This record gives sequence, structure tokens and C-alpha cells, in this order.
Amino acid sequence: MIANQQILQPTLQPTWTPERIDQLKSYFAAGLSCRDIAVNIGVSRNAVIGKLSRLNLTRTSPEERRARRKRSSHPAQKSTAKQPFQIRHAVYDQEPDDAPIVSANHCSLLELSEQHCRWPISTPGAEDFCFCGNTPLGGMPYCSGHYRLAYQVGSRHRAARG
DNA sequence: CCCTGATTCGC
DNA sequence: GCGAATCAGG
Repeated sequence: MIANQQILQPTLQPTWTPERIDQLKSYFAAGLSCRDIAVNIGVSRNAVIGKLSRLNLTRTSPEERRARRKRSSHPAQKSTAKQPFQIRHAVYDQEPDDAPIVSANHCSLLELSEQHCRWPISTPGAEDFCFCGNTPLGGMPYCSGHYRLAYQVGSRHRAARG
């Protein structure tokens, strides 16, 4: 009689709690990428995208995507020949990644402007979460530190928040 | 080459 | 409903 289906944690919330959805919308409104939102909230990228799709918060219309898409019926799913997908090569020279980005001037979403870095600061409360607020680069919504994080140029690491 | 977005399917 | 897997494009 092993019928344990979801008897994992006693206090396991259904993932997308109102708090999380609030963050999701906030980050999405801030113009962050799905990967950024996912890493900030603490979920997978697909989870964010899936939730956005369910909430119909996708930037592109489903019809447009579908028009571009030509998925007929069965696109050779995970049945027989399964592709090795993208294998990430191991990094032998792991950088210390010492890039302490100091955000001394935090600002809220409403306070965001051209003079404030739009990097979200994830907080455990999520109610008073704010943004970096540093001086961004010329024409860039982020400061020099978060510029690298916002764009994947130079560094492949995207885990440092703050 | 890698990454991002969106859809589809299984649980 | 949620998330992994998958596909397609940049």
C-alpha cells in the first residue's frame, strides 16, 4: 500500500504562491528575461515560462508563435531516438566570481528611472523588494556590474545576485 | 557555439 | 496546474 504521491514535505506550498506570482509579474514588468526571473525567484526557467504562458503574459501572441511554428502532430518526442541535447562542458578553471556589486542606493519599482539600475534585489519578504538603483551605463538600464549579468557577454556565470 | 522563448506532453 | 522535455530561432 505504497500510495504516497505528494507526501513529501508537511509544509510544501503549491509552488506558485501569490507571492511568487507577484515577483514574477514584477520582474516581467521590469523587462527581465525568463532566465533572470527564474534564477531570482528560485525556480527553473521553464517553470517561469510555463507560468507566464498559463497567465497569458507572454509578449508574443500564441497565434504568431504558432504561425511560425509548424508543429503538426508528433514531432518525434522522447520516443526512440533521443538527442543528447546540449551537453554543457565542464569548466576546469572555475573563477572565484568575486564581483561584489555594491548597491547602496536601492529603489522601488516606481522609483525606477533612467538614472537607476533596474536590477531587482530578491528579498525573502518579496513585499518590499527593490532594485539596485546604481548609476547605469550610458543608454543601459543596468549599472556596470549588473550589465554583465544582464547580458551574457564575457562571463557565462549568472548566479551572483545582488 | 550558446542562449532564450514558447509549445507540448506527462504527472 | 506545474514543470521537464522538446523544438525553433537569434
